[in-house]
Amino acid sequence: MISNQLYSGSLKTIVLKLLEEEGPMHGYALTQRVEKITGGKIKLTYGALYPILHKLERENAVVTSREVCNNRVRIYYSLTPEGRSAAAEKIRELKEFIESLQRIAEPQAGLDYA
Amino acid sequence: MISNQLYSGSLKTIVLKLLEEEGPMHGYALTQRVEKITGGKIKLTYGALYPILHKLERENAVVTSREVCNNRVRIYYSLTPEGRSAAAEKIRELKEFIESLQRIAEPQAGLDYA
DNA sequence: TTGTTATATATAAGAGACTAATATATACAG
DNA sequence: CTGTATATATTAGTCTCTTATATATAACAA
Repeated sequence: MISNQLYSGSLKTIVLKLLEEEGPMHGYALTQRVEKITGGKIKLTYGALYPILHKLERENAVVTSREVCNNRVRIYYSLTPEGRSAAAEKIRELKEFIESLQRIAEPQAGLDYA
Repeated sequence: MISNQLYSGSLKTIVLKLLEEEGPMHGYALTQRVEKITGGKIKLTYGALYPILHKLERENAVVTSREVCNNRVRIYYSLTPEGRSAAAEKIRELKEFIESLQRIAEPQAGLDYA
């Protein structure tokens, strides 16, 4: 629904926010969660997700744990303390970003920042 | 201030919105306007801007006109009717995007989209 | 008159992130 | 026994932007 170009840069932040908000999650659940929260407007594909998760792992922002559920292996990703800091910073940035976009999208009459 | 990765995909939309909102503008003015509106949080650099403007021109979304002001040449970019349609669509998309980001950034208690 | 800042446009190499396609495998319903 | 949902993962290629660079005028200060 929303052009992927517009949201692609925010996917890493979205992943961090979900892990911070909802605790340890596995990849498939992350994609489903984004789908539900945004009503399908933002799609977190596996090709985007796994490189993000693997990079977060290399950066020590998340750790993984394998769990078997219904005979299927699930890999849960959990934030580390460093990951929690990174998430907080990214979320702060995200909120600033939203504010900036709102200023551009819905300029107030008489407020021209001149 | 905001990581460029986060906003880079929205620069084209921002350019279209400014041209739609403020009429014909030249490149330098576009960069200054973004700087002022966002308080310096989003930077529209020339390396990003000119490829965007040239692409919009190839797509017949904008036309250019050269004008001399203070002995300096300025190249003004104006939306064509096609450009106006494209701008409207991109702005609609931008608003949806903002809404989606807000849902992620500030989830309402009790509202889990399950 | 020399240096600096602001104004003004533009390109190019390279980096980085993502998309689309593909591969694999289990569970369960009809 | 076929299709759908669940579940993880990689890769080639694309696209956009960043960083660096080039050019040139105007205004102002020292």
